[in-house]
Amino acid sequence: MLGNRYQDQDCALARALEVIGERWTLLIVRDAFYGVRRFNDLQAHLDVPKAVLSDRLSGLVEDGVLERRPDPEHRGRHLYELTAAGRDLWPVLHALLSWGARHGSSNSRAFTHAACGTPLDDAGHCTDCDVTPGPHDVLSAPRPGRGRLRDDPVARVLRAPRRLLEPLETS
Amino acid sequence: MLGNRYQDQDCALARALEVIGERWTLLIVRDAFYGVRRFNDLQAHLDVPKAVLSDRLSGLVEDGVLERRPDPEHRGRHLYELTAAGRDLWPVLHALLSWGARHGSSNSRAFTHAACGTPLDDAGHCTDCDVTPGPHDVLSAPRPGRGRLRDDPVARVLRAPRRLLEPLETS
DNA sequence: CGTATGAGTTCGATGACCGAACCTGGATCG
DNA sequence: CGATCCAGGTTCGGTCATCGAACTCATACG
Repeated sequence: MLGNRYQDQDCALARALEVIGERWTLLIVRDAFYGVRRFNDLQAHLDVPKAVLSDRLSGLVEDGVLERRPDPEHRGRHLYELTAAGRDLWPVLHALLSWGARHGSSNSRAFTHAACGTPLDDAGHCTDCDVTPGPHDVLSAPRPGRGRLRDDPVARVLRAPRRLLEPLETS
Repeated sequence: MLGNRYQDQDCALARALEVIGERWTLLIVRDAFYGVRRFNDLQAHLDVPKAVLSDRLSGLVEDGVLERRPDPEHRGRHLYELTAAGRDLWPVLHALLSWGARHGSSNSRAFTHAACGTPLDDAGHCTDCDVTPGPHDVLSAPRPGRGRLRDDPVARVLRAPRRLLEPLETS
C-alpha cells in the first residue's frame, strides 16, 4: 500500500499507519524482532521483491524505526537494527499476533517471559510476575503442531527457541 | 495494499495482515469503534473513494470483523457494526494509537477508563483499578491542544467525549 | 411530479507492486 | 592476475490496486 498518506486524518493512528501500514513493512519489523539484520536474509525469508524491500528499508530508516549501519565484518554491507522507537512497536506486534492466532489458524510461535517461563497473555503481560516484559525479556519458540514450514536459512535458525532481538546469524 | 496475500508466511501476523493490512482498513475499524455505522458517514469522515470503501467493507464482513445488517429505520440501507472478533481488535488499535501518539505528533484523542476516569497506559491498562477494560468501558475524548480539525458531520459529533462502541448519529 | 439523498457500481488514468534482468564492488579461487 | 561468486542493491516492462468523477437506482421529501 503506497499512497501511504492519510493527510487529512488528524489522528495518531493515521500517523502510525503512514510509517508501518504499507505492504510488507510489519513483516520486516517482525523479522527485525526475531534478530534478522541483513538484506539478503530478509529477502530470503519474506520472498519480497528486492526493489520493494529496498524501498521499505529506506522508509523505515527515514522514519526512525530501523537504523542502518555498516557491517563490521563485511565492508560495503549493512546491518539493519531496530531503534528505540522500533522496539516500542513490540506491543503492536504482539497484539496483532495474538489476534491473528485467536481468529485465524492458530499456529505460529509462542511467547514466554524469559525470567520465569510463563506464557504471555494477550496484552503481553506475564501474569505470574505481574510485569509486562519488554522484547529483550521475551522468549520466542515455534509451536510444535504443524508441518509444511518454510525452508530458508532464517526459518531454519528460527526452529530453535530464541530471545527476541538477539542477532540472528545464518552464515 | 491489495495483493493482500502473504501465502507463504506461516505466521499469525501474516494472517492478521491479510484481514486488516490493506489501505484504509484499520481507519474503518477505528471509526467503527467510535460508533460510525453508515456507509456515507464513513465516506465523509475518511475521504476514501466509494469504490474502495465498498470493497473494504465487503472484505471486513467476509472476514468476520464487521456485521452488515439492514437499517431498521431506512429500507435499503445498511448498518455496519463490529463483531466479537472485531471488538477483539481494540488492543491492536490502542497499541497503534499509543505508538503514533508517542512517536509522531502527539495529539489525537485520549482514552480513559469509564468507571474511574483514569487515563489508560500504553498497554490499555487502568493502573488505578488494575484492570484492562474492554472497549465498552473506555471513554474517548478529544485532546484540547490543537486546531485545524476536520469538519464533517462525524467529526462534529466526535468533538464531545463519548464511550467507544456507542452508536453515532449524524442525522 | 421533480428533486435530493444514501448506497453503491462503472470507468479511464495514475501509480504501486511484481519478477526478472542487470549492475557494482569486495572476497575467493585457480 | 583474471575469472567467478555473492550481497546488496537498481532498472525495467507488465499487471493490478487505487484514485476521482460520473453514473445508477431506490427511497424520501415537498
